[in-house]
This record gives sequence, C-alpha cells and structure tokens, in this order.
Amino acid sequence: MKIATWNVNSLSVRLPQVLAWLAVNPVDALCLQELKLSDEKFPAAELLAAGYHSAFFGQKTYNGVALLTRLPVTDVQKNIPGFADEQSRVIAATLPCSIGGLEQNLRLVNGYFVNGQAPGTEKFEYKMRWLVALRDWLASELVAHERLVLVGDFNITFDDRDSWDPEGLRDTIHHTLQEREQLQAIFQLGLHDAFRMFEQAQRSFSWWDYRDFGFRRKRGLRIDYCLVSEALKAQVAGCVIDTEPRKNERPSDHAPVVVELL
DNA sequence: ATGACATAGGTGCTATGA
Repeated sequence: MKIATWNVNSLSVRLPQVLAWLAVNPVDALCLQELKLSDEKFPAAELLAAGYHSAFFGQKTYNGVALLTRLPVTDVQKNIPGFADEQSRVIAATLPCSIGGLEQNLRLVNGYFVNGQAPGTEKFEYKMRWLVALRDWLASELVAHERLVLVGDFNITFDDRDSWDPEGLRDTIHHTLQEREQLQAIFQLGLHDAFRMFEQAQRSFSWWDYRDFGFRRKRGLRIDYCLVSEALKAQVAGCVIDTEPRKNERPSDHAPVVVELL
C-alpha cells in the first residue's frame, strides 16, 4: 500500500496536475495541504470520477487539507481536539487496508504545520503552541491506534541534511533549535521518519523557492515528511520524493513524498 | 535588500508563504 503527501499550493490551480499525477501514481491515499479553497469549492466530483473519495477541511484563501483515498475513510477528525484554531491545518481518519498480510485499519493524520514566519514573532509563538498541542494529541492517538501514519508539510528541517544552506540559514525559520526540539518530541512518541530509513541522495529536498531558480540550482528544504508508528516500522518498504511534478508548467513549490508499506 | 515568485481576493494592491 502506498500513501503520499503533497502541498499543492492551491488545489484550484493544481487539480489537473493532481489528476495527472494520480493517473501515473495510483496511490491508496494522497494527503493534500494548502488547498486554498473553501469546502463548497472542493472538486470532489472530479476526484471521485478519477477513483478517489475525498475527506476535506478547507478554508478560504489560506491553509486547507484533504485526504484522497481509494476506499472511503471513517472517523474523520478536523484540527486538533481541544486546541481552538481558526486555521484548517489537520485532517485525520481511519483507513481500511491490508498490511503484513492482515486486514487491519490504520490511522492517517495529515497536517499542514504552521509556517511561523520568523523567531520572535506572534506567528512563531503560534507555531510552538500548535506543535505542543499536536504532540499531546498524537500521544493519545497512538494509544488508540497502534498503526498510525503522520504525513504532511511540517515546515521544519529535522537536521542539517534537510537544508541546502544549513550554516547560512542557521536559526532562521524552519531551522531553529526550538522547532527541531518540537519535531524531535514528536518523533519520541514513537514515530519514525520513513525517508531516513533508507539511503538517500545528498541534497534530497521536497520544497524549492520559486525565486532565483531554486529547483534548478538544488536550493531547497526537506520539510514534507512521512512518519510511521513503531507497529508499522517493519512494514515500510520505501520512501521517495517525486521531483517530476516540480518540472511541470506552473508547478507547486512542493514535491510529493510517497511511502510504501508492505 | 522588508527584494526576487506565486497565490487569493479583487481590480491596486496587500497578506502570506518558506
């Protein structure tokens, strides 16, 4: 079974690219971030015609997340319970699947983590509060769901390998010790970075700035992740960043990341 | 360099992203 995550930076603009990508990469689940549209504008009919059910949590102009799945999901959760948030950043659901030869559901959590702008700003403080709330909620989710996959746009580089210029960008947004400590706290719940379970090329990134030919110059960040719980770790068969869509006309600035579970 | 490029909303420009 394959699960993918992709920050599409406007689903309205990127729908044709999403449909084209799914036609070539018929994953079991595609988790989207930055829909940038309200729920009434979500293209559920077009996706269903392409063979995908949708669970979505939109917002006008900003944010917005969705789960596109071959099979319908259950127990959909929108945002973090108990954490008042005007922004649509999390959607989670239970997905029927067959892993390790057993018919066992898994819990799929899709997050569009807060950007945070810069250390010292109100948005950075919001990012820290949001990360603490997410970690606390994930701890309880992991008690309820042994098999859990957390994917999304994390907006944090885990370590220096995840940045094209770790020295020059030290202590700037996506690179601060505070952000990395919060991400480590999430990993310490028993979640494993599927990408780093395998040998990967140097300068493997999932986002590149539109400006200054960032993609062509390999100046990017790895900020999009697929994490699996302890019970799923032995089932992870691979994890790749698909840079092909970044070569499209009018691309998203993010690339899809795909994890395979056997 | 509070820049660059892209998107939404709206129609000139601001807010936001990473």
